[in-house]
Amino acid sequence: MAKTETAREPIELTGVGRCLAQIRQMILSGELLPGQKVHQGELAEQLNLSRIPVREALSTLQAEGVLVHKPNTGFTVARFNSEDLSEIYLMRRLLETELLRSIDLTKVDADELFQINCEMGEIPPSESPEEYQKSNGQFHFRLFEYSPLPLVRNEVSRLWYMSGFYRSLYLYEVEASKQVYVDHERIIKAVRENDIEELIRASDEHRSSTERLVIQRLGRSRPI
Amino acid sequence: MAKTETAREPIELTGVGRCLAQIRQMILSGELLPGQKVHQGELAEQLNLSRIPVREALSTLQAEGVLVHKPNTGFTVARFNSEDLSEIYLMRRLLETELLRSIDLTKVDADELFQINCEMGEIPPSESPEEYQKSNGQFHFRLFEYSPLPLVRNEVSRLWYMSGFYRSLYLYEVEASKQVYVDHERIIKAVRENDIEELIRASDEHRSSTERLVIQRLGRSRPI
DNA sequence: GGAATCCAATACGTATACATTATTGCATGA
DNA sequence: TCATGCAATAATGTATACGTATTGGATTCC
Repeated sequence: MAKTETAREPIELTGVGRCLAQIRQMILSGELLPGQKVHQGELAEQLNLSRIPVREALSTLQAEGVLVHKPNTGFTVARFNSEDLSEIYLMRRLLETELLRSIDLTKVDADELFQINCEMGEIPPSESPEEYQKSNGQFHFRLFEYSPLPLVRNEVSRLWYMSGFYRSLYLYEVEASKQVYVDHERIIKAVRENDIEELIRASDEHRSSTERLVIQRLGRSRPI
Repeated sequence: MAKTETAREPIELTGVGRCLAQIRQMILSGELLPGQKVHQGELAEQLNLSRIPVREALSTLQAEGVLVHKPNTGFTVARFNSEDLSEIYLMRRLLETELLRSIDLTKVDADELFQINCEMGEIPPSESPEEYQKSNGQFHFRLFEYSPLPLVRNEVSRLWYMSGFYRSLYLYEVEASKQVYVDHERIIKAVRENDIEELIRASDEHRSSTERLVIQRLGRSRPI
């Protein structure tokens, strides 16, 4: 196990951790498509690991709902139809609303959110989709971090990752990213004005419109 | 790998699967207490397996929130304080309400629910708590099975298991099990009368009272 | 006596190796 | 031509083995 350079952040220098991050990334980026089989041996080779840590990462991802496992046959990337996605968005609406309600808006650094949104606005979504996605996630979860409900936040995070690939589908719509930017501005404004109800409304509408886009796009694409 | 007797149900004859079920059971029964360390070697020996499938099962349970993992140190049973438990019950309320709302009550076999509740009533909770718990779970999930929202149901199921040990804490209160029986009867009645709103009210109050009991009991017990 | 240090024992993380189960391709027959 | 059966192949599931990090305790020093 090559250990390079100086002392680095002690977070996750275990093989399983790297593997987890890598596979998540591969799904996000479309390198592994829904329904596709995940070959343990290939992955192990790519990551310079044996199949043991790879399998542990795959087990984890299966428990998270990102992969599906069939004994003696292996793992495949989870495939969601529009009903599945609606369920995910339903759960997100319910849980995120609770998160938002639990936040003390006077404590929120709205300028930081503004900053993140600006940076996101600079990224061309169709050119560097994974950068864009990451920035978009940062925006929402930076806000959620102010909530004193860590378990709810974790679950929202899980739902977010679960549908990550599908969310990335609409990034190629030119209008979409502009709308996202505007939606975020409305959210920031609500935060600034301490208006919880408006914040929830804005978040709901933002989420609904992305849901619409995803499901629209899903219908137009080949059976994923 | 000893393969006994005739063809059995093809469900999960893999070692990891057995291991998963076993560890879940050990937590439910209190054989593994919250905060306690989970020794991979011991478990492997008990289950006649190597540490490989055991570790996969542990990874899965960590992803489910039942265990906590610290690199190079191992797995411990997750410990929840009353705030954590409140979060779990909050999520259950939100998600279970959606499940109930999505059910076509005219399709529900209320007699079967009645049957399950009767059987549960026969089980002495303080003598065979795991039997009682299983039956109790059956009652609720048999109802949830009528919902067309499988992902939501899965998540509710996860939350159910996550707090399984803590839920078992109140089973030793003599009055509690009687109250559970009565609550279930009210739920069945609402199903029979196709009264969704009353069903939701009854479920909410049932859940709230178990939450109260759990948290009460948590306060009285040694720091678990 | 208490704190810091060093060492051995223990347990963890992962590589290698093997047994078992799917799967693929091809040959055979209807 | 298409279906069927079988053999070779590949991939999965798990046992064994090994290097390494952590931990508990004895020893030393203050």
